[in-house]
Formats: sequence, structure tokens, C-alpha cells
Amino acid sequence: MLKIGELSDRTGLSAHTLRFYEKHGLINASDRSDAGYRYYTDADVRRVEFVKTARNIGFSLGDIAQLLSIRVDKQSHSCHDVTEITQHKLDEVNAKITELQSMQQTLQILLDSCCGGPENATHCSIMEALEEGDIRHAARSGTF
Amino acid sequence: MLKIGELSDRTGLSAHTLRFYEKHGLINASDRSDAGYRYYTDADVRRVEFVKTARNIGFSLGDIAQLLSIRVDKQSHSCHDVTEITQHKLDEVNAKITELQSMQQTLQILLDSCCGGPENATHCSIMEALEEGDIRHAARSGTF
DNA sequence: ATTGACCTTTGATCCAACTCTAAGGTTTAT
DNA sequence: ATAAACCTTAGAGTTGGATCAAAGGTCAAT
Repeated sequence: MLKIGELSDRTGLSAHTLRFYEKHGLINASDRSDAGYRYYTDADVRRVEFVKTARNIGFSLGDIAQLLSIRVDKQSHSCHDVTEITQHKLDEVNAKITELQSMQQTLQILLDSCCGGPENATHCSIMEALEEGDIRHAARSGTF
Repeated sequence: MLKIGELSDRTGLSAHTLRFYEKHGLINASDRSDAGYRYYTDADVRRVEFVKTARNIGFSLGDIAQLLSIRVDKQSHSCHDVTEITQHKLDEVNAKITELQSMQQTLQILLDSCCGGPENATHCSIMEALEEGDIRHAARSGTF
């Protein structure tokens, strides 16, 4: 049985983060000491590693909660359930990429249009473009 | 002279957002009534439009603050100053795209590996991959 | 004069995923 | 016995960009 600090060492996640994941229902200590110390088993370690892998791929904690609920009862879930979550994430990622590529294009056009030199900015074409506001295909929705 | 609601109508930004921008130093009312009502000029409208355009491209409010300080004194700034901000943003966008493309690849590989059918998830290859944790090139850093 | 639309301010709330603090209790080694 | 290293909790703070609420003041039209 590992204490939280040992689980932290084992998984590379801070004790803070592990407690945070617990609060959000992703993990749970298999046992507690009389004083309330969390004790973890090897199965708990594997669960944390699963969470870590999913998080590294880019799944949200909400997605991961769903994946975990499939994990504990694979019999009652289908491959379709799993691909649905995965596909949804992929759709999100693709949408974000499209948005960022649009920004990228706009920024590149702006950069190409400006000399970038030590001349003063009185006639800077980037500033003029921002002033005009006639910028093509500027995308925006999420946070960046 | 426009009141904040009129400026809101004119620019499509809510009065809330306009006050928020003011609090963050992006804009300012040219005048106030005795009762404290904000009054805006056409120059203010142009400034708000500039902010809107820059924000639509993807610049952060901090970036926009810098661009605005160039805008009010173009003489004292160079094209280089402007391209530096723009290039920095482009670098950020490119980094984010790279990260997302890595996620995209991983997710696509996962999807390709799974039948996605009504079979139960006992041998689902996505679940197995998450369990193994041997997923190639999973990227992660910023928020997504 | 009163209605209703507008305006003011400060400060709270939201999102995600942590990250940290305060104030204290426990365990282990010396 | 005491110090170091660990653990506990509830709750606050972080980032960015809003968005809203509360509680009240003002203005234009009727």
C-alpha cells in the first residue's frame, strides 16, 4: 500500500493533483489509515496511469471520467461507446486546428505585407490593415 | 457623442465588454456626463473597431494593448515593433497547431485501430492502448 | 410624475486544470 | 523527545476573456 507521496513519485503527478483528481471523481484511495491517510494499491497505480495516458493524448477530465466508467465495466460498454468519445475529441481537435490555421494565414499575410524594418510605423501596412479591418477569414471562437 | 449602449450597437460589443476593455486599459471614453455616463467620439469608435479586428485575428488583449500604444504614436515606433508582436503571435499559433496535430494523429490511430462496433469493450483496442500507455508522441502543454 | 430604458459602480462568477496556502495532525528516525 | 518529513482539510488563487448581478442613479417621453 502506497501513501499519496509514494503514488506521486510513482506516477509523476503531484499529491495536489492526485487529490484534485479524487475530488473530481477520477480516482480514489483503496483504503485510509485511522488518521485519514490515503493508501493506494497497484490497481490504483494502473488507474492513475490510465488517466495520465488519456490526459496526455488531450482528453479532458470529463472525457476521462467517461472512459474510466467504461474501463471498470467493459462488459456493459461497446467499442462504439469508446470510439464515440474518441471521435468527438478528434472533431474538436480538427475544429481547433482549422481555426488556428486561419489565424496562421492571416498573420502570415500581415507579416508578408510589412517590411519589418526600422522605418517608423506611420505607414506600416499591418497597422493599416488593422485599421481598415478588412482582414480575410479571421477566425475566432475558443480561447487562445 | 455616443453613450455606451450606442457604442455597443455600433460595434457589436456588449456594454459589459466595453467597460471590461476600459478596465484593462484598451479603450477610454472621451468624456463623461455630470452623472458619470461615458461619452464616445468617432475616434473612440475607430479605436474599438481596431481592437475588434485585432481580437478577431487572435491577438490577446495584452498584444492589443501593445498594438494600441504603437497606434497612438506611430512616429516613435518602427515596423519592426509591429512585426515582432505579429511574429510572436504566429509562433504561438504554430506551436499550438503542431501540438494539436500530434493529438489528431494519436486520436486517428486509435480510431483506426478499433472496430467501433456493438461488440463489448472487453478487448477494445483503444482501451488497451490507454491501458498500455505506449502511445506515440502524445503532445500536451497548453489548455485544450 | 411616472414609466421604462438606459446608465453607474464594485465585485462575483464562469471555464479548465491545476496550484498553492493555512493551519494543523501523524509517522519515522534518531 | 523532538525534528523532519509526511499527511489532512477547506478553500483561495491562477490564466484570459468575458459575463452577470445587485443596487441604485438618470433620462426621455408621455
